[in-house]
Amino acid sequence: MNSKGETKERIIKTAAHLFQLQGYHATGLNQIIKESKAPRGSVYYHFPNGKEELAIEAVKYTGRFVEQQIKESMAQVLDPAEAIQHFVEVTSKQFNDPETVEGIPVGLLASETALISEPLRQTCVDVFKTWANVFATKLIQHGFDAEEAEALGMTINSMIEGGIMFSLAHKDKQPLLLIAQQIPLILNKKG
Amino acid sequence: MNSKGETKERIIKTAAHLFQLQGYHATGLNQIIKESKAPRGSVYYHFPNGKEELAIEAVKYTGRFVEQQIKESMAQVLDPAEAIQHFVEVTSKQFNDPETVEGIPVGLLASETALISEPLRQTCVDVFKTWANVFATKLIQHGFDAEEAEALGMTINSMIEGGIMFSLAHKDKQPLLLIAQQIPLILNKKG
DNA sequence: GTCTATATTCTGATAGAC
DNA sequence: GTCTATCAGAATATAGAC
Repeated sequence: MNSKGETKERIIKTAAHLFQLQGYHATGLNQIIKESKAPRGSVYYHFPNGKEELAIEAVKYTGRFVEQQIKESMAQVLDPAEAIQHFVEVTSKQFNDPETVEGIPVGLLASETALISEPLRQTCVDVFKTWANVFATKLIQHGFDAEEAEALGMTINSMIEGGIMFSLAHKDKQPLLLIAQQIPLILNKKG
Repeated sequence: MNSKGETKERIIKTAAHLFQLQGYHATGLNQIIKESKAPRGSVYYHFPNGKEELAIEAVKYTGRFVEQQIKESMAQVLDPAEAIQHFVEVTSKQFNDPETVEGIPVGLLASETALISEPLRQTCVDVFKTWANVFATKLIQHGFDAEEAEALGMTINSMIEGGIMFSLAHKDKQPLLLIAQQIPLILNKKG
């Protein structure tokens, strides 16, 4: 029916959504099939290696989506600390309506699968690195030296992932926002 | 055979270890039974509500264990920033040998189960609050006002959980240690 | 309290028609 | 590319003897 990759993309988007919300192991292929309205056969046609391959594609998809969101925030706001805050605010809005979650980072999935799938683990690490680099680039443009910027990029990433975890656990976006407010403090050296 | 709660405690310790390492859904009761060498019937005798109840007890156990570790670090080192660093170093040592993991915090389990079990979610939130309070108490003793200390306690918690997630994903304790090095920066206002 | 056998449901995955 | 029927195994949970 779909000569292009329409079905494939719908499967990936649905999987990405569910993996971020529920995690890897809690999300069954049955649920992905049901919610994406894709036939069972199509899933294994597009992803011959099954759930693992689908998860890798889902992580890459989320990686690109969030990378774009970070870049937009970095471009829209001059000050690095304020730009990061802006990104966190955009992300936190998704907690209002879990139905629409599309770009909550991938820490949960990364933690779950680090010990059981090396290719999936590596994909998550690559995605984290991409995001951290976007933060670091912004910092370097504003006078931080490269080494410091790299460490801070990773720290910012980690704080945001930690904040997301807290907000998931509390079912409230406030913890993430509160934590994000502390980010300017770690950028006070230069700036 | 064990008239006291020896078997029960062994089940809880094994479950806590496995849940922290692999997460909630990836850890089956069969594995807990096998590794704890407890009979299947004993698990359901001690935890009539099954896996969920066992997980709640495991989270509480980890909560007490880590609370004690945090308190020890806070007592041993005068400066708050250095005391927190000390705790992180103790925690990070567990990444050297996953066999011995006993007190890596519970962010993974909290994220996985927040949407499927309200009592388990609440238990995780309570544990987080306990840890944050220990940090906050230390900060208050060193001149921070209560409101600020509370926000910082949560932020520190979140940075550590985020760092643990990163270290799990990287299979390396370095990310956690690197992130912990940034903690003094957010305490620079007073102190 | 301990232990085993079993029930039930769900999982990821496959086969083969269309 | 799409779709359905079905598999083998694992999951949680239960029953009932000891």
